[in-house]
Parts: sequence; structure tokens; C-alpha cells
Amino acid sequence: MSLTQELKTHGYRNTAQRALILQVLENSQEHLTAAQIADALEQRYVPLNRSTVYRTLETLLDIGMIKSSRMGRLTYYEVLHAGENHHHLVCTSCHTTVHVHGEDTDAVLTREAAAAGFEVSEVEILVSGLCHDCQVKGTGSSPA
Amino acid sequence: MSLTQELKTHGYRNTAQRALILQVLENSQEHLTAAQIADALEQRYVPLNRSTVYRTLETLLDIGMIKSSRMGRLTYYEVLHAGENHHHLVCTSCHTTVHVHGEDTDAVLTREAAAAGFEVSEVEILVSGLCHDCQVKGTGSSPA
DNA sequence: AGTCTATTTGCGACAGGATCCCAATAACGC
DNA sequence: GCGTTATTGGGATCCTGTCGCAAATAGACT
Repeated sequence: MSLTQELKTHGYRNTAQRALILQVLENSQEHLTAAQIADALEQRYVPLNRSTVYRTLETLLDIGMIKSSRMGRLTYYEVLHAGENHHHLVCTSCHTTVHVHGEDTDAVLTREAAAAGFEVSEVEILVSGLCHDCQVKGTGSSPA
Repeated sequence: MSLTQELKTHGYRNTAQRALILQVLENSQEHLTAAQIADALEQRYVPLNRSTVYRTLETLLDIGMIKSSRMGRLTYYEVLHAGENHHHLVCTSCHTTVHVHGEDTDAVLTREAAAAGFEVSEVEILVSGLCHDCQVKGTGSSPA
């Protein structure tokens, strides 16, 4: 369903700002933070207030057109394509993130959760470790 | 391995503050935020500076004695017992969290990640939705 | 089209978590 | 014990996200 439709359905108003923010997320192939979205808009000469960005993201989450995921200390947002559950492999060294599709594991988890009397709305999986490159380079952390 | 050993191995020094913070986490059966750790220490009449708490948690993470997980806007820390991977079911309404053990699903994910050339160090799964109570009460969100 | 009302935006202030810099302290190798 | 270097404490600071309020504007109704 279109943004306009979804907004109307949920009793929200159709505003330029909401369309702009969704556009930014759609045009970007990766997940973005609120700050990155604000920057992108500024570069398009459509600066939006920080509050507006946060509130709009909240709204888009509510109508189910985007999803958010926290990684490290950052919150990322991305458009939510129906039935497209992907997860993240985050390298603890270089922070490169790989998106992985995992419907099967979702099924397992959903079943487990249901057994606990839980109505699942989202499964967020974060696998951290070393990506291939960093394994090769051999990275570690130690005192300064 | 003991804290003292682990610290030495990683080239860190053995300090009272590091031992204290690990103690707090060990004594608590649940995950704690940095602030909660600071409070606990204050109640033991051993107030530590915020910076120290954060830096120490960073260090403990680095030597692999604790793990962190983000839920909502809070970061929790807990002692890491070998081979004990548990995950969280978070209610989007009341924020109650249930800890779930899920070695089997871990296995699936670990295998998937390995196929991508990834060396997994931690699998973090966050299932959000409505807990049984909130389903019964019926909670939703819409415009104000 | 014009008007009215409630939502939404923008703005500035603010809260809270986490980080940074620098001087003082203390660990640990010798 | 002594010296070097990591670590701590303190405070300022950054950054993300929120809040209250006034101005703007979407959408309904005429």
C-alpha cells in the first residue's frame, strides 16, 4: 500500500515531510540513522528539523512502512518490504555489516516465542564476530 | 579463567575498580545498565566515576568476561558464562523481558554466518512483540 | 474557494547516555 | 623502592532523542 494510503488508514495526515523521509530511505539501499537521514535531506536542500525527523520515523514505524534496528549505540531505519526478514552480521573490528536473509531461523524463533505465549511482531538477529577480511588481517584490541 | 588472569593475558592492569564492577555483575542475577552498576557501587560506599564505569565495561567486554545487549534505549551488561547463550523476548508494550535459551537456533545462525565467511563471536536475538498479559489487555498506538 | 479545527512542524530548551581531555594516582616491571 | 605507563577521577562536551509551545497547514465541511 502507498504511503498516502497507509497514513490515511491510520488516521495520520499526508505531509511533504513524511513523503521526503520515506523517499530518502527508499533511495538508500542501506539502513540509515536519523542523523544520516537529516543530512541527506539537507543535501537535497530540504532541511527538516531533528524533532520532525524523529517523530516522522516514529510514525512510519507505527504504520509499518519501515523497521528500526539498533546496532552498537546507533539506531538504523530501513524500508520494510513485506516478507523480507533479513538480519545483520556485524564485524566487531571494521563494523562492516552484511545483510543476511533467514526466514527459516525466523520460523524457529517465532515458534519458540509463541510457546512462551508471545505474539511476535519482529525478530531482530544480530550476529557479531569477525568478517573474512578482518580474520585475514588479524585484528585484536589491547591496551593503548 | 579468573579476571586477574584474563587482564594479564590481554595486557591490562589488575585494578580494584575492575574487580568491583565485575563483582557487581556477578552478584546480580540479571543484566544491569552502566547507571545501575554505578548505583550499586555507591550503595557499597565505593562510588566510581562514570567514565571509569564505562571504560571498565569496555575492557571487560574486550577480554570477553561480559556481554552487552541493547534493549530499547538502554544498554545492559551481564557476565558471560561459557556456552550459555540466551536471548530476549521484549514486550513492546510493558517492556517486560523474558530470557530464553536457544542453543538450537544459535546453531542454525552460526552455520549460516560461517557460510558467509564470518567468525561468529556472539549471536544476539531480540524478539519483540506483545507478551501474554498485554495481548489480553489490548494495547495499540494511533494519532493523539 | 473560504473557513475552521486538530494535527503537524519548527524551534529552542532539555535530559540522559556515553565520550574526551587532562592532571593526579597507582600498578607492575625492574 | 623507583620510574614508567596505564588507569582513574573530574569535568566539560558531544550526541541522540524528547518536550512544550507557538506558528503553519492538512483535511473536513460549507
